[in-house]
Amino acid sequence: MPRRPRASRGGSGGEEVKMEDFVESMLNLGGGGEGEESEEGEQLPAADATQYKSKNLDAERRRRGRLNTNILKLRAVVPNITKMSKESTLADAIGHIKKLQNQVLELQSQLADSPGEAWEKQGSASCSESFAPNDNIHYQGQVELIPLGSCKYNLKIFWTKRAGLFTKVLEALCNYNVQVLSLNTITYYGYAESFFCIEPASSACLHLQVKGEQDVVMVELRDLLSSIVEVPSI
Amino acid sequence: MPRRPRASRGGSGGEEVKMEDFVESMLNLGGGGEGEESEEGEQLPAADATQYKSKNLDAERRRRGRLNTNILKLRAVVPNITKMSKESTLADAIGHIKKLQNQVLELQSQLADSPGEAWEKQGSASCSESFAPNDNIHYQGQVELIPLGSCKYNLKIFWTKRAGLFTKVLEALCNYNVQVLSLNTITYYGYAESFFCIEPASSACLHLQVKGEQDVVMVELRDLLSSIVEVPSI
DNA sequence: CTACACACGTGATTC
DNA sequence: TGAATCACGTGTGTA
Repeated sequence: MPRRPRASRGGSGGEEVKMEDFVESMLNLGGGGEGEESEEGEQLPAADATQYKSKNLDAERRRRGRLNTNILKLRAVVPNITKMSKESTLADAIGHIKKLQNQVLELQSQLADSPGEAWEKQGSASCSESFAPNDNIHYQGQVELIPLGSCKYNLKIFWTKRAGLFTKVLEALCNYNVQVLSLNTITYYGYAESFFCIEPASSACLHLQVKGEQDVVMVELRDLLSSIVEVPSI
Repeated sequence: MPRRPRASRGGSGGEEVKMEDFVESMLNLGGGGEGEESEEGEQLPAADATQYKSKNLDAERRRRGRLNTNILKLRAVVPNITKMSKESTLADAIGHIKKLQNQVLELQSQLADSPGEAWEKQGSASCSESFAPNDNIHYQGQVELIPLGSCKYNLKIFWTKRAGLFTKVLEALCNYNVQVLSLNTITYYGYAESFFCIEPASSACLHLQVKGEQDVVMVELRDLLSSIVEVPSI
């Protein structure tokens, strides 16, 4: 059975007979059959001999279909398509992604330029200030989250160094779609203290109509970080 | 990891017999020939049939190489790669493009929403422009990667601070499955210097039989980081 | 007619 | 094992 093409390409068509043609041509040169339309089938019962399906024939067909669908969808989201070809589609997508990233960076720098100096002062200030431990310090995993005005937070984490722990913190931040604006870390024997200046990503802000919702998300993030860095009780 | 050697003339060997196997299998199932080693060749004289190179063999090879290169480059510019596969690479690229476009729209609306602040942005933008003295910018993005014995590396990055840049570095490290053992960062006006001590994850080591492969991966990571932190021309 | 781009089926490899 | 991915060589259509 000629598997119907996934999404019949506009214009090409006739993909479903290619397979038979291919097999037929191979059979022609193999069995010595020269009648190219005479598939009466001394060896073509059209039931099992012609359709020896390799184990992953339809799987491969589906895989190709998915790939082509994805290329098609990729071509749909990229505005400037120079040539109607897979290779140039990918190239255009790469260029478009780079352009978009530069645009985002430029817009972010334009938008967060004056707060940039703010967090810079904040960061250095909190750094020097936290160097002086005040009175009662519990030297277990500690997380502090301090709002910094508009949409930024100061995140301070004190932990005992363990393998993979910092990675888990980074993954948690990545999962919550927060941008790390700055990070100062001091590591010394067995302990580490990190000062993040973080900002929830704009994509996350899209989902939150109410600004107050942002806070509960950050509280949730803080609790998650606390559970990550807290000393396991064995 | 699965970097196939491009011109596998001597390594694999057995590329040139695939054709015969393929034809043979077709003949077997087609002509009913069951002797799989009977290439007596009523039309396969085995002298030119084995070396019958299709006219567009190397052209197709080059095309596939370009396509794979483009997919690789696409995978390089997309931060969140879920699976190391072509299909998911394309899917992630699509998602990333959509996210970037939404982000651009959001940032543009934010920028256009507050005209009063836009004035400030404009002023501070020019301020930051003069803030960065571009007379002797030799202090652009620099990445050093120093092996530390067994399986650790010292990674030193010097950069000019830009919004979201540190996040991209973290994402790159995350994508390469390296553990961050320690991180010390110094930030000062407009510049930052970070000292990572990183270690490739064990899961990545499993895929690499040869230890020498690890180095090329790290060199690749270093180049990626260089391209991330380097000052964009223009 | 040459060159290029595609789809196809298959073997190999990986998990 | 079996499912999934990939590279490969080839036939075919189009510019």
